[in-house]
Amino acid sequence: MLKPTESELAILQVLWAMQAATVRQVNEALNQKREIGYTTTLKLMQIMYDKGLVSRTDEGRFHLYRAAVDEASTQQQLLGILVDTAFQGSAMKLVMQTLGNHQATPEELDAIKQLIAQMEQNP
Amino acid sequence: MLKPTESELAILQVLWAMQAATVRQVNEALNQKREIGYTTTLKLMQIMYDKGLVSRTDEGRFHLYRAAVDEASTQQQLLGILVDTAFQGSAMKLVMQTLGNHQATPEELDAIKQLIAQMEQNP
DNA sequence: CAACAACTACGAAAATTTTCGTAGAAAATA
DNA sequence: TATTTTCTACGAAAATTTTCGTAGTTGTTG
Repeated sequence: MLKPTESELAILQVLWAMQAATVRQVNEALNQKREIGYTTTLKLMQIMYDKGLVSRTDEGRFHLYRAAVDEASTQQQLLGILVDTAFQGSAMKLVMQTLGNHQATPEELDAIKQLIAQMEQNP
Repeated sequence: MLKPTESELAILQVLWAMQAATVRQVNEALNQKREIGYTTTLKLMQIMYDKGLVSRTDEGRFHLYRAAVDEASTQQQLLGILVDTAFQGSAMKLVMQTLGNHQATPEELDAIKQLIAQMEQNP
């Protein structure tokens, strides 16, 4: 599976959040963060379509796009790359760093504890 | 602080592991993974020097390079970006994903539990 | 001391990614 | 129906990153 570029990832995020969206909707979402021309977004989404990162249906006048790669596996892919390129292969170093540097609610900590308990059960 | 490119990150990793190194040493380390010309590495390290990502001392005939940005803060920076661009801002989602997808030794799990216990004490 | 090897500096080509202008078709509106 | 708006397609410019060749310097070696 091909690694999405930064802009492609930004578009995927919009699609993951919205299920399906037109180029205009995606462009508007991207413009919340930073100004970007309509045809720029269009072109990117066409490229992503060619690469198979998104699918689309022809709704008469316009195209309706959906993410063709799923969120969890893309996250996993990017995590793997980051672990390799910045954490010398140690996923646990990454986990420790993240826990140390971000605020977590008690609920989140509980969820993690539960996950760890599960992992200790299944070897 | 400027985000290092992928190649720059690869060089930083070598420097973090070796403390100090010449261009040749870095190039040899990079060549373990993938063939890359000597002057390519040299040029990259010169660019990194201009950007302030590495420092160097003149050892007469050659230069001795060191990382000028530290490993932990670079990791934190990259994690922050990944959390933003792929985990919709939720660091804990990232932690859960990672825990779920990577094998962890009992010792590592203990370390994490300890860290969580600490976090629960200090609010 | 002449040939060779090991460096640095640097320009510029190549590759990749991002950006947008223009053209043309189809629908909405005046 | 003429005009304007809204869309897609697409080429190509611009920006960024990666790659390497060439030149020049200074040691090393036969």
